[in-house]
Amino acid sequence: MDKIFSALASTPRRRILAYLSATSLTAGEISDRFEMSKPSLSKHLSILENAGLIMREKKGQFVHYSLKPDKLTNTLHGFAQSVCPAGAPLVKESKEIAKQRDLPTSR
Amino acid sequence: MDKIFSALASTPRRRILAYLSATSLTAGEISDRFEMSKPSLSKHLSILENAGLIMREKKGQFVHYSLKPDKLTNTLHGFAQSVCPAGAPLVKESKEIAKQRDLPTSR
DNA sequence: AGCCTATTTAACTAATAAGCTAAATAGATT
DNA sequence: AATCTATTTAGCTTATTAGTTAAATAGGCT
Repeated sequence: MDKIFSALASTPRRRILAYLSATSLTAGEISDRFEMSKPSLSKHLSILENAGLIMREKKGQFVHYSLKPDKLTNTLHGFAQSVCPAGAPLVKESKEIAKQRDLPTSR
Repeated sequence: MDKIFSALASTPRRRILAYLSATSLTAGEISDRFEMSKPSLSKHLSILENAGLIMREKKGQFVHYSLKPDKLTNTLHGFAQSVCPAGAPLVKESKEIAKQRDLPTSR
């Protein structure tokens, strides 16, 4: 979860995802669309891959990158649901009442 | 956008949002639920507030924090839509074809 | 083999982020 | 006024991140 949101917390990486949402591209084609050096782009790509948001497929000397679309939508939608469950009323709660609930703590 | 995803790229901050999804809480009540020092928690809260995900309301000596629920769901859903538009087919695309499209570059 | 293109890894620098303790601010209480 | 509680700000340390250039790896071409 941390890996996914960290991966998304970067404008160039979100732009990469946007490019890949239209089509799959090679590392070089992606790099062509940015000012950054190729090694920097490569690092961004590996962060996205490590987060499970994209996949790589080597074909000859080229590496083709493409989106793993379900991963992204499932994660975001699932998280939004878990934090803002539809119809959950927002109620004030005192410290005492909170103690009766079994929200996890880090202790 | 960067601010929102950066704010979400942190387990303690996502946990804070989860607590606040059930109810609004004071800074101290939130702090009680973590091992961290109060200053650290305070910083997390200000990052979340700065991202527009939560709001603070001072009442006497206490500061009450609560979720801005629309902000989170709208952002995540909107982003998921933009990157994975429903029904968009994933097609291979060569460099030449890509140039005809007007995807923005950083140049 | 030798070279050219595509991509990644290594090594480094500079900026950012997370945590801490100690001190400052602000409101409530005696 | 003095003090207590709640919360944030300041200043510091350490770890992580984004970018760089230079070198390594791997595949294709002559």
